[in-house]
Amino acid sequence: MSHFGRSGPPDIRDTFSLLVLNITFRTTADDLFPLFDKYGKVVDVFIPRDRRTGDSRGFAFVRYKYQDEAQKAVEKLDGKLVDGREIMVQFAKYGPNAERIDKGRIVEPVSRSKGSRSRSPRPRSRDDYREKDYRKRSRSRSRGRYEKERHRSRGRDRDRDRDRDRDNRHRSRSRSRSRSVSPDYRKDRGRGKYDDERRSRSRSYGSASPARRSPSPRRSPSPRKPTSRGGSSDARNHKERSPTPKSISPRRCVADSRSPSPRSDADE
DNA sequence: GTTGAGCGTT
Repeated sequence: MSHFGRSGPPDIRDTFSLLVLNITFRTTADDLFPLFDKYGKVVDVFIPRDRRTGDSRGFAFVRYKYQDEAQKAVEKLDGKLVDGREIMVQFAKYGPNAERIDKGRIVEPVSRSKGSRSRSPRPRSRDDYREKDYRKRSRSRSRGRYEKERHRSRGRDRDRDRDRDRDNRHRSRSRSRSRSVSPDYRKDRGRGKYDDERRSRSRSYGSASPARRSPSPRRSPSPRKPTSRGGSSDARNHKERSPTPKSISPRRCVADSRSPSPRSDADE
Protein backbone atom coordinates (compact mmCIF):
# COMPACT_ATOMS: atom_id res chain seq x y z
CA MET A 1 0.00 0.00 0.00
CA SER A 2 3.00 2.15 0.16
CA HIS A 3 5.16 3.42 -2.58
CA PHE A 4 8.30 3.27 -0.50
CA GLY A 5 11.15 1.78 -2.31
CA ARG A 6 9.04 1.17 -5.35
CA SER A 7 10.35 3.96 -7.47
CA GLY A 8 13.78 4.25 -6.01
CA PRO A 9 14.99 7.27 -4.13
CA PRO A 10 12.34 9.92 -4.50
CA ASP A 11 14.10 13.15 -3.69
CA ILE A 12 17.02 13.32 -1.39
CA ARG A 13 17.99 16.93 -1.45
CA ASP A 14 17.99 17.82 2.18
CA THR A 15 16.77 14.75 3.87
CA PHE A 16 18.28 13.10 6.88
CA SER A 17 18.73 9.40 6.69
CA LEU A 18 18.25 7.29 9.75
CA LEU A 19 19.46 3.79 10.05
CA VAL A 20 17.15 1.43 11.88
CA LEU A 21 18.89 -1.68 13.01
CA ASN A 22 17.85 -4.77 14.84
CA ILE A 23 14.44 -4.88 13.32
CA THR A 24 12.67 -8.12 12.70
CA PHE A 25 12.86 -9.74 9.31
CA ARG A 26 9.16 -9.40 9.01
CA THR A 27 8.99 -5.71 9.66
CA THR A 28 8.11 -3.76 6.58
CA ALA A 29 8.36 -0.12 5.67
CA ASP A 30 4.68 0.28 6.29
CA ASP A 31 5.19 -0.80 9.85
CA LEU A 32 7.95 1.66 10.44
CA PHE A 33 6.43 4.58 8.66
CA PRO A 34 3.63 5.33 11.17
CA LEU A 35 6.05 4.77 13.96
CA PHE A 36 8.61 7.22 12.67
CA ASP A 37 6.16 9.60 11.14
CA LYS A 38 4.84 10.40 14.57
CA TYR A 39 8.05 12.19 15.42
CA GLY A 40 8.52 14.10 12.21
CA LYS A 41 8.05 14.30 8.52
CA VAL A 42 9.20 11.06 6.99
CA VAL A 43 9.85 11.44 3.31
CA ASP A 44 10.93 7.90 2.65
CA VAL A 45 11.30 4.55 4.31
CA PHE A 46 13.39 1.96 2.66
CA ILE A 47 14.21 -1.55 3.76
CA PRO A 48 16.94 -3.32 1.83
CA ARG A 49 15.79 -6.75 0.83
CA ASP A 50 17.53 -9.73 -0.55
CA ARG A 51 17.11 -10.09 -4.25
CA ARG A 52 17.04 -13.82 -4.14
CA THR A 53 14.64 -14.50 -1.34
CA GLY A 54 13.23 -11.03 -1.04
CA ASP A 55 13.46 -11.10 2.72
CA SER A 56 14.42 -8.11 4.74
CA ARG A 57 18.01 -7.79 5.76
CA GLY A 58 17.16 -6.77 9.22
CA PHE A 59 17.53 -3.02 8.97
CA ALA A 60 15.79 -0.12 7.39
CA PHE A 61 16.44 3.45 6.35
CA VAL A 62 14.12 6.20 7.37
CA ARG A 63 14.58 9.57 5.79
CA TYR A 64 13.37 12.58 7.62
CA LYS A 65 12.83 16.01 6.26
CA TYR A 66 14.37 17.84 9.16
CA GLN A 67 17.27 17.03 11.33
CA ASP A 68 15.64 17.98 14.60
CA GLU A 69 12.83 15.58 13.92
CA ALA A 70 15.22 12.90 12.97
CA GLN A 71 17.16 13.45 16.13
CA LYS A 72 13.98 13.28 18.09
CA ALA A 73 13.07 10.02 16.47
CA VAL A 74 16.49 8.65 17.24
CA GLU A 75 16.13 9.47 20.88
CA LYS A 76 12.59 8.27 21.08
CA LEU A 77 12.59 5.23 18.89
CA ASP A 78 16.05 4.04 19.73
CA GLY A 79 15.61 0.96 21.84
CA LYS A 80 11.91 0.88 21.12
CA LEU A 81 10.35 -2.53 21.15
CA VAL A 82 9.06 -3.14 17.65
CA ASP A 83 7.46 -6.44 16.81
CA GLY A 84 8.97 -7.93 19.91
CA ARG A 85 12.46 -6.72 19.21
CA GLU A 86 14.42 -3.69 20.26
CA ILE A 87 15.27 -1.57 17.31
CA MET A 88 18.30 0.64 17.12
CA VAL A 89 17.82 3.99 15.49
CA GLN A 90 20.83 6.06 14.58
CA PHE A 91 21.94 8.47 11.94
CA ALA A 92 23.17 6.91 8.79
CA LYS A 93 26.88 7.18 8.29
CA TYR A 94 26.87 6.48 4.60
CA GLY A 95 24.63 7.70 1.85
CA PRO A 96 22.90 5.68 -0.82
CA ASN A 97 25.98 5.95 -2.98
CA ALA A 98 28.32 5.16 -0.16
CA GLU A 99 29.04 8.83 0.19
CA ARG A 100 29.91 10.45 3.42
CA ILE A 101 26.98 12.09 5.01
CA ASP A 102 26.81 14.41 7.94
CA LYS A 103 24.23 13.66 10.62
CA GLY A 104 22.29 11.60 8.18
CA ARG A 105 22.28 14.39 5.67
CA ILE A 106 23.89 13.73 2.38
CA VAL A 107 26.81 16.05 2.09
CA GLU A 108 27.62 15.11 -1.43
CA PRO A 109 24.43 14.82 -3.43
CA VAL A 110 24.28 12.61 -6.43
CA SER A 111 25.79 14.91 -8.95
CA ARG A 112 27.24 12.88 -11.72
CA SER A 113 25.98 14.96 -14.64
CA LYS A 114 26.98 18.36 -13.41
CA GLY A 115 29.38 19.57 -10.83
CA SER A 116 31.83 16.77 -11.30
CA ARG A 117 35.02 18.63 -11.89
CA SER A 118 37.47 16.00 -12.91
CA ARG A 119 35.76 12.99 -11.58
CA SER A 120 36.33 10.49 -14.29
CA PRO A 121 33.72 7.75 -14.49
CA ARG A 122 35.03 4.96 -12.39
CA PRO A 123 35.14 1.65 -14.20
CA ARG A 124 32.68 0.16 -11.80
CA SER A 125 29.52 -1.26 -13.21
CA ARG A 126 29.17 -4.93 -12.52
CA ASP A 127 31.95 -5.16 -10.02
CA ASP A 128 30.06 -2.98 -7.65
CA TYR A 129 26.98 -5.11 -7.97
CA ARG A 130 28.93 -8.27 -7.49
CA GLU A 131 30.54 -6.89 -4.43
CA LYS A 132 27.25 -5.90 -2.92
CA ASP A 133 25.72 -9.18 -3.85
CA TYR A 134 28.46 -11.01 -2.13
CA ARG A 135 27.99 -8.94 0.96
CA LYS A 136 24.33 -9.65 1.07
CA ARG A 137 24.58 -13.34 0.78
CA SER A 138 27.10 -13.59 3.56
CA ARG A 139 24.95 -11.42 5.75
CA SER A 140 22.55 -14.13 6.76
CA ARG A 141 25.28 -16.37 7.98
CA SER A 142 26.19 -14.06 10.78
CA ARG A 143 29.73 -14.05 9.64
CA GLY A 144 31.77 -11.04 8.79
CA ARG A 145 33.79 -9.79 11.65
CA TYR A 146 36.58 -8.87 9.35
CA GLU A 147 34.25 -6.61 7.48
CA LYS A 148 34.87 -4.06 10.15
CA GLU A 149 38.26 -3.50 8.63
CA ARG A 150 36.50 -2.59 5.48
CA HIS A 151 34.95 0.36 7.25
CA ARG A 152 38.34 1.58 8.22
CA SER A 153 39.29 2.10 4.64
CA ARG A 154 35.96 3.63 3.85
CA GLY A 155 36.51 6.94 2.15
CA ARG A 156 40.17 6.68 1.44
CA ASP A 157 40.77 4.47 -1.52
CA ARG A 158 37.93 2.12 -1.97
CA ASP A 159 39.05 1.22 -5.43
CA ARG A 160 42.35 -0.03 -4.23
CA ASP A 161 40.83 -1.93 -1.38
CA ARG A 162 38.23 -3.28 -3.65
CA ASP A 163 40.86 -4.93 -5.78
CA ARG A 164 42.48 -6.36 -2.73
CA ASP A 165 39.23 -7.72 -1.42
CA ARG A 166 38.37 -9.03 -4.79
CA ASP A 167 41.43 -11.21 -4.79
CA ASN A 168 40.65 -12.55 -1.39
CA ARG A 169 37.02 -12.93 -2.20
CA HIS A 170 37.60 -16.22 -3.94
CA ARG A 171 38.69 -18.26 -1.03
CA SER A 172 36.64 -16.19 1.32
CA ARG A 173 33.50 -17.29 -0.41
CA SER A 174 34.43 -20.92 -0.48
CA ARG A 175 35.43 -20.72 3.13
CA SER A 176 32.19 -19.12 4.11
CA ARG A 177 30.42 -21.85 2.24
CA SER A 178 32.03 -24.47 4.35
CA ARG A 179 31.14 -22.53 7.42
CA SER A 180 27.58 -22.24 6.34
CA VAL A 181 27.30 -25.97 6.32
CA SER A 182 28.29 -26.26 9.93
CA PRO A 183 27.97 -22.97 11.77
CA ASP A 184 27.69 -24.81 15.05
CA TYR A 185 31.27 -25.80 15.17
CA ARG A 186 32.11 -22.16 15.05
CA LYS A 187 30.48 -21.53 18.38
CA ASP A 188 31.67 -24.80 19.76
CA ARG A 189 35.23 -24.09 18.92
CA GLY A 190 35.12 -20.42 19.51
CA ARG A 191 38.46 -20.15 17.83
CA GLY A 192 37.17 -20.38 14.32
CA LYS A 193 36.78 -16.64 14.25
CA TYR A 194 40.24 -16.07 15.54
CA ASP A 195 41.57 -18.60 13.16
CA ASP A 196 40.16 -16.61 10.30
CA GLU A 197 41.69 -13.42 11.50
CA ARG A 198 44.99 -15.06 12.03
CA ARG A 199 44.90 -16.53 8.60
CA SER A 200 43.94 -13.26 7.01
CA ARG A 201 46.70 -11.48 8.77
CA SER A 202 49.22 -14.04 7.73
CA ARG A 203 48.03 -13.63 4.20
CA SER A 204 48.36 -9.89 4.45
CA TYR A 205 52.00 -10.20 5.15
CA GLY A 206 52.53 -11.48 1.68
CA SER A 207 51.39 -15.06 1.47
CA ALA A 208 54.31 -16.31 3.43
CA SER A 209 52.84 -19.80 3.65
CA PRO A 210 50.59 -20.48 0.72
CA ALA A 211 51.76 -24.04 0.52
CA ARG A 212 49.67 -24.97 3.51
CA ARG A 213 46.69 -26.51 1.91
CA SER A 214 45.68 -28.91 4.62
CA PRO A 215 43.49 -27.37 7.29
CA SER A 216 44.90 -29.61 9.99
CA PRO A 217 48.06 -31.35 8.94
CA ARG A 218 49.03 -32.37 12.40
CA ARG A 219 45.80 -34.16 12.92
CA SER A 220 46.65 -36.58 10.15
CA PRO A 221 50.42 -36.69 9.96
CA SER A 222 50.74 -39.51 7.48
CA PRO A 223 47.90 -41.96 7.49
CA ARG A 224 48.31 -42.38 3.82
CA LYS A 225 51.07 -44.93 4.25
CA PRO A 226 50.04 -47.45 6.84
CA THR A 227 52.48 -49.95 5.42
CA SER A 228 55.35 -47.67 6.08
CA ARG A 229 56.14 -49.43 9.32
CA GLY A 230 56.10 -52.83 7.85
CA GLY A 231 52.44 -53.24 7.10
CA SER A 232 51.43 -52.97 10.72
CA SER A 233 48.15 -51.47 11.73
CA ASP A 234 48.21 -47.71 11.90
CA ALA A 235 46.72 -47.93 15.36
CA ARG A 236 49.97 -49.15 16.82
CA ASN A 237 51.83 -46.71 14.74
CA HIS A 238 49.75 -43.90 16.12
CA LYS A 239 50.48 -45.11 19.60
CA GLU A 240 54.16 -44.94 19.04
CA ARG A 241 53.87 -41.60 17.38
CA SER A 242 51.83 -40.02 20.12
CA PRO A 243 52.67 -41.69 23.40
CA THR A 244 50.25 -40.55 26.01
CA PRO A 245 52.13 -38.81 28.80
CA LYS A 246 49.75 -40.28 31.33
CA SER A 247 50.59 -43.78 30.31
CA ILE A 248 54.25 -43.10 30.78
CA SER A 249 54.17 -40.80 33.76
CA PRO A 250 50.74 -39.94 35.02
CA ARG A 251 51.80 -38.22 38.22
CA ARG A 252 54.42 -36.28 36.41
CA CYS A 253 51.77 -34.55 34.39
CA VAL A 254 50.03 -33.39 37.52
CA ALA A 255 53.17 -32.65 39.43
CA ASP A 256 54.76 -30.72 36.66
CA SER A 257 51.79 -28.88 35.26
CA ARG A 258 53.98 -26.02 34.11
CA SER A 259 55.92 -28.31 31.90
CA PRO A 260 54.58 -28.10 28.38
CA SER A 261 53.15 -31.40 27.40
CA PRO A 262 53.40 -32.55 23.78
CA ARG A 263 49.65 -32.34 23.48
CA SER A 264 49.58 -28.78 24.73
CA ASP A 265 52.02 -27.82 22.12
CA ALA A 266 49.78 -29.12 19.42
CA ASP A 267 46.70 -27.57 20.95
CA GLU A 268 48.06 -24.15 21.35
C1' DG B 1 9.60 -22.32 9.09
C1' DT B 2 15.50 -20.87 10.41
C1' DT B 3 19.44 -16.34 11.01
C1' DG B 4 20.87 -11.16 14.11
C1' DA B 5 26.18 -7.77 12.80
C1' DG B 6 25.57 -3.95 10.20
C1' DC B 7 24.74 1.03 6.30
C1' DG B 8 20.41 1.64 0.93
C1' DT B 9 16.91 0.80 -3.95
C1' DT B 10 13.44 1.67 -9.83
